[in-house]
Amino acid sequence: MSTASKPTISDVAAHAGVSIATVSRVVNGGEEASVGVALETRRRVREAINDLGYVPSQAGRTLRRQTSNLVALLIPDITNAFYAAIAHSVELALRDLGYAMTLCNTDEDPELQDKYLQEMQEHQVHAVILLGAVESAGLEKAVKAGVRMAFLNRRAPTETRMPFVGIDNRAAGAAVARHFLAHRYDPIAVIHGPLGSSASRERYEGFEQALRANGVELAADCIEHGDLTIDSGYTAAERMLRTGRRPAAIFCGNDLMAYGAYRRCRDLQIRVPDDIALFGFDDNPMNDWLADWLSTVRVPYDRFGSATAGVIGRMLSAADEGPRETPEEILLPYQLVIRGSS
Amino acid sequence: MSTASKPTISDVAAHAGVSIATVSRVVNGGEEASVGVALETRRRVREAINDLGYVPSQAGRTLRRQTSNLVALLIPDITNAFYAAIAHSVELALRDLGYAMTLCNTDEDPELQDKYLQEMQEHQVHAVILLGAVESAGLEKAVKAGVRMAFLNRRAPTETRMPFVGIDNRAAGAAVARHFLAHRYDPIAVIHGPLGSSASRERYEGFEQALRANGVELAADCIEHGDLTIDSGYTAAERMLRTGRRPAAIFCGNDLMAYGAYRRCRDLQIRVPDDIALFGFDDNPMNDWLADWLSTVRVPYDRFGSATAGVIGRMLSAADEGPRETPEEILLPYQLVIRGSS
DNA sequence: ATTATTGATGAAAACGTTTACAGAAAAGCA
DNA sequence: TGCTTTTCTGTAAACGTTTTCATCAATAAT
Repeated sequence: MSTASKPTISDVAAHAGVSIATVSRVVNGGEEASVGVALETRRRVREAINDLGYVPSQAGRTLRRQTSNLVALLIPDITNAFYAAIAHSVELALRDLGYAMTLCNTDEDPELQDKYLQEMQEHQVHAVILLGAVESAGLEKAVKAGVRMAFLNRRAPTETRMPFVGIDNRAAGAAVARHFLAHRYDPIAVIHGPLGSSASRERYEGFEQALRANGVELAADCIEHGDLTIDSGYTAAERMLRTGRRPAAIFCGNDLMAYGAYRRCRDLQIRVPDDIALFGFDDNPMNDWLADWLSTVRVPYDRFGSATAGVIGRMLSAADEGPRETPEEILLPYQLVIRGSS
Repeated sequence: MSTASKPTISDVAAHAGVSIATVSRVVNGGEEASVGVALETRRRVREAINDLGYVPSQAGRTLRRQTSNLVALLIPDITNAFYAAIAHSVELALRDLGYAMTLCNTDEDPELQDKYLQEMQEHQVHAVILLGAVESAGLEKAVKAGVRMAFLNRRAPTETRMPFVGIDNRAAGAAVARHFLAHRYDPIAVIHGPLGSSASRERYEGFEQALRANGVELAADCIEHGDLTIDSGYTAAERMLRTGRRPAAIFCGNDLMAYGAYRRCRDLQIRVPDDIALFGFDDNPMNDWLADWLSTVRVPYDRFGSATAGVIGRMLSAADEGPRETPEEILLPYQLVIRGSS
């Protein structure tokens, strides 16, 4: 049984008594669109396709078309629900555009990012979307090779003229600072992310500058940093709380680090948010259910998809109209979410 | 600048003064393996590849080889950290085997699952891994078409002779029941997942039967069900807690539904775990940080990767040795994690 | 010195599509 | 009727690989 190997377009053509060109036209013509193939012929071809269980080969198609229907999404940490939510949103939007998404986890590792970048080039992906890109040699190479790219959440770490979708992190950081000042928290502390990442840096700078503008200076022992993981939030909080002075509020570079800090506080019998206020960033979708003590900056993860689809779509036409003077930038609205301030 | 279109293997061949066959051999031969190309030639080819920035085309390769280096992972809900963790583990293992993973979110939707199944067939993926498969027509079709598949966490909903990797859900459910009995919780309640999914069904049946074996019967108003989302856990708990009788312990079909139930309890000023014990399933990686009140069954998500790599690898050789009488089954160890019972 | 044996290389044939071009039939028009 | 226009279909040429087979040189064996 089933000695027959995969049927190809020629098998279908033979079975339907037409040429392969006609089959191709039927397959590629929209559902009922009149692509210029007679109704009766189309019916016959459709029948043959069904009879044989024909599945067109993307390899053949890609080879001929010189571009695939794949779009790559590089993501730093798939287990971070915030990133996962963005990935989900992007997948939906791409699907509407007729693309299939392949998702690659870079673990914030430049080497791995480069490996994936190369691999996706090999697959002639239609575009590479970098959610939280990290600086790497391969980035420049890909730009030179003409790979379409888009940067989400974090700006391109190097000069690329590629579009960006995200929020105004600097302004958001400043907004958090103003919130802290309004509540007269003192002392104020911060656990920031890696300053090499534009998002983390801008958040921190916006926060710090807004404080300074209001005459508040961050004490040296009130500045810690982590690498955006829960663990690093825990250890950063550990270092910070080891000293005598206990901060009244900590601004964490993302929600995950705030989770870690939270855990450390509980271990020390410090109540959140009564004894200490924690502020995160991203608004992980979990928060409403599990972290009603965490105030945070809500980044509208479900709006990344359509925004990204937009820039990807525009990159096609952009090629004709010559290079833009400045890369496209879509800034999504953010929002302060204040929780637990009963 | 950069008028040159992508260099192909022939460009490299010309540049290095060899034939394309030789280039292919160099590209495919391992790093230092002696594939039968002279050292000096190899050096020249490598140089040419570098000079030109040559990137081999997977389309060409796939077309010729009749199989790609892609493995598809179908996942029901990427924002569920437990599934995400498994996906991560699988990606790592596949990478070691030299495959690239493409991740597709099925949203538990049979239609979408079928769409992806078809699409992945078009890409001639090396295998399709179904994490939490749902019953659908396309599944049978894919089996007939000779697609290699593996089922993770949930058993194949229909007869496919394809391998399974997961835990003994029935035994785990029974273990939870015994735990409840030991604590003399009364009354005992359950919020189970969709009984169409083998995992949910087996968990529930194991639980229920173990209770019955010990002379405990679940009351009708102590049985609710959800669809494994947080929301459904919330509403299920709402229905259950509306009645006068408050259960002493609820066994939830997965951690997410337990989160929802938790939220409902808090809304009603019911303390967890003091007033009511919640038991989940999966042990979402978040739990240690954010849910120290949740006891659960730990499924070793980080062991799915290598186990899956194993079955995938074995499917290659399996073809030769004729069909197995019974599909391979790998049962991973599970573990009861008891939290908050200070 | 001749013959086997080994090792490196090249020529050429697939693999399954899409699409430009051309030809044929049908339809419109005078 | 003859002419032009439209609509449909087929032929054939890429697209970039891998791999079999043959060739040829160099080395080993007699």
